[in-house]
Amino acid sequence: MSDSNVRVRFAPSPTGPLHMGGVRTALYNYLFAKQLGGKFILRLEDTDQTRFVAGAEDYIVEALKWCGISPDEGVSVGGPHEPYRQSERKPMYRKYAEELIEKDLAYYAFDTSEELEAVRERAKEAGNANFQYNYITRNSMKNSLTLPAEEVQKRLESGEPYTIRIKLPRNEEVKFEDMIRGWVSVNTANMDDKILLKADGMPTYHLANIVDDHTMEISHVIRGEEWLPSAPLHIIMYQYFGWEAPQFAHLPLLLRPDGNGKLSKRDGDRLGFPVFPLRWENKETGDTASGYREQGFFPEAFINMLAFLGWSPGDNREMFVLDELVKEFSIPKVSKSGAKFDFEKAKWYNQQYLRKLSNEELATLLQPILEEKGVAVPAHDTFIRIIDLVKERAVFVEDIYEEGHFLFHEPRGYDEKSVSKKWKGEESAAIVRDLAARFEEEEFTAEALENNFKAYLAEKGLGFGQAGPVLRIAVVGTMTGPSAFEMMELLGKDETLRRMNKTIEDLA
RNA sequence: GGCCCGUUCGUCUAGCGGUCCAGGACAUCGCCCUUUCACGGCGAAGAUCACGGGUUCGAAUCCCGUACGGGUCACCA
Repeated sequence: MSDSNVRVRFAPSPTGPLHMGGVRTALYNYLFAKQLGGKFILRLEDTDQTRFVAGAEDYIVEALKWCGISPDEGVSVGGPHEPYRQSERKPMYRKYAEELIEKDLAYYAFDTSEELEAVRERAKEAGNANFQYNYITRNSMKNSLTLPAEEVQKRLESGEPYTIRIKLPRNEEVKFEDMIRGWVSVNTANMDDKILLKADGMPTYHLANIVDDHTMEISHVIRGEEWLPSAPLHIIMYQYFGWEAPQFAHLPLLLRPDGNGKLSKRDGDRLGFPVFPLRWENKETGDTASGYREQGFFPEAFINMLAFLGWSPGDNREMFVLDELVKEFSIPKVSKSGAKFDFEKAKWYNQQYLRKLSNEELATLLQPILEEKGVAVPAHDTFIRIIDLVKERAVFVEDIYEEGHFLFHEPRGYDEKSVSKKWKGEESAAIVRDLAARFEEEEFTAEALENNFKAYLAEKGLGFGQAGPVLRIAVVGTMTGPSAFEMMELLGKDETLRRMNKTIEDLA
C-alpha cells in the first residue's frame, strides 16, 4: 500500500477561498492517490505577492478537512519536502532558471512591463491581434540574445531588473498523452518565450510548478482544463531540464448553470447557491460569501455530488461516500466536456444522506441549531417523536424545525392562504368549539382522536373537507404538515385544546 | 483573432462497431398512497446521439470537414 510511487499534488493559489471546482480537483487527486496507495500533497502556489489574501491558506486547509480530504504531506501537515509554500522556496528557483541560461535554453530579458505593453499595443494597432515574445520577435527586444555580452553583464551588475525567459524552438511539434484527452499536440510556433523568473526574483507558475513537481517527485499532475494550453510548455521544460515528465490529466471545467462559461469565484451567491465549501469572509474588505457547510450540507453529500460532476462509475449507481469513491474512481472515466452545476441535484444528494441518519443522530445535529435560534429543546422523547414525524420532508437538518416549528412551540401565527381558503368565520369556529368539547373527555391518542373526529363528521353530516382543514388550522395554524391526529397526540391534551380555544378567539 | 479542447434528453450522465428506433438520475407532468403537504410507489413526456461527408455488411461509437460552445493567449495562478 505504501510502497506506491504515485504522488499527486493539489496546488492552489491562496488568493481567496477555494471554490467548488477547486475542491473537485483536490478530490480527484485524492481519490486517485488513495486508490493506488500513493500520497496526496497539498502545496501552496503563492509566488504572486500582490495577490496574497489573508486567511486564504487557513480556509483551504479547513475546507479540505471538512470534506475529509486529508493531505499526506504539505502545508499544515509537513513532510519530507518542506517547505510546501512556494514563497518559502524562493531561493531554490533561481539556480534552475540560470541552469537553463547556461544551456542556452533561456535568456535574460530587460524589457520593462511598460515597454512590453507598448509593444503589444502597437502590434494590436497594426492589426496583429496578439504579440508573442517568440523566436522572431525576441530579436528586436532587449535581452541577452540581442545585447552585446558586455552590456548584458553591465546591466546585471548594475542591479537593473530583469526577467529570465525560456527560449523555445521555432517550429517543433510538442506532443503528450493526456490521461483523459489522449494525445494533444501543439507547435512551438504558436507558443511564446514565457517568463520563468520575474523581476522580483520570484518564479512564475511555470518554473515553480515544474521545479516543485520534480523535486517533490510528483508522478501525476491532475489539474483543471484551463492549464491545457500551457501543458506543452511544461513538457518542453521537463525536456530542457532532462527530467522525466509526470503523467498529465486535465479535468473538464465546472460550468455555470445559467448561460455559459466556467463557474468562477465571482459568481458567489449571485446564482442562488454557494460556490464555496465554507462560508468566507474577507477581513479586509468585509466581503462575505456563503458556504455549503453553513447552508446545512453534509460533507458526504457535497463530496458525492461533486464527484459526479464529471465522473461516473459507468453504471447506474450514484450514492458513494469517500471510501467507496476511492475504490471506484477512475481517471479514464472522467468526461471530457464541462459540467453545468445543478443545485437541485445537490439538494437531492443532501436529502438522501439525511434520510440515512437515525432519529438520535438527527437530534444531536438539530439541537445546536435550535439553541442558536433560541428555540427550547423539547424533552428527549418528545424531540425524537417530532423528528420522526417531520424528517421525511427535510432536505437539511434545519428543515426539521422549519417544517415542524409548530411542534416545538406555538405556531408563528396563521398561514394566510390556508385561512382565507378554508376558514369560514363563525361556521368554522363552531366546528372547532364542538371538537374541543368532544376531545375534552377523550383519551389523547391519534387513533382515538381520529375516530372521535369521524364520529362527529357523521353526526353532523359534514364532509372531511369542511372540518379537517379547519381543525388543522386550529392546531398548527396552517394546512400542511404531518397527520393532524398524530400531531395532536404529540402536543397533548392541554396544549391542543389551548390552541383550539385560542384560534376560536383569534379567527372567529 | 491565433492556438488548444470539447459537442448523447432542460441538467448530470451510461454507451468505448451489432444486444440502442439510446439506459439511469435530477427537474417537469400524471396516477396511486395520504380525506392536507411531503415522503414513497407506478407511469408519462423529454436526445432525428451538433451538422455534413466518408470507412464498414453494420456507427452515438472509427476518420475527415463544418458549425457551435468552452479554455487560453500577463513579470496571475
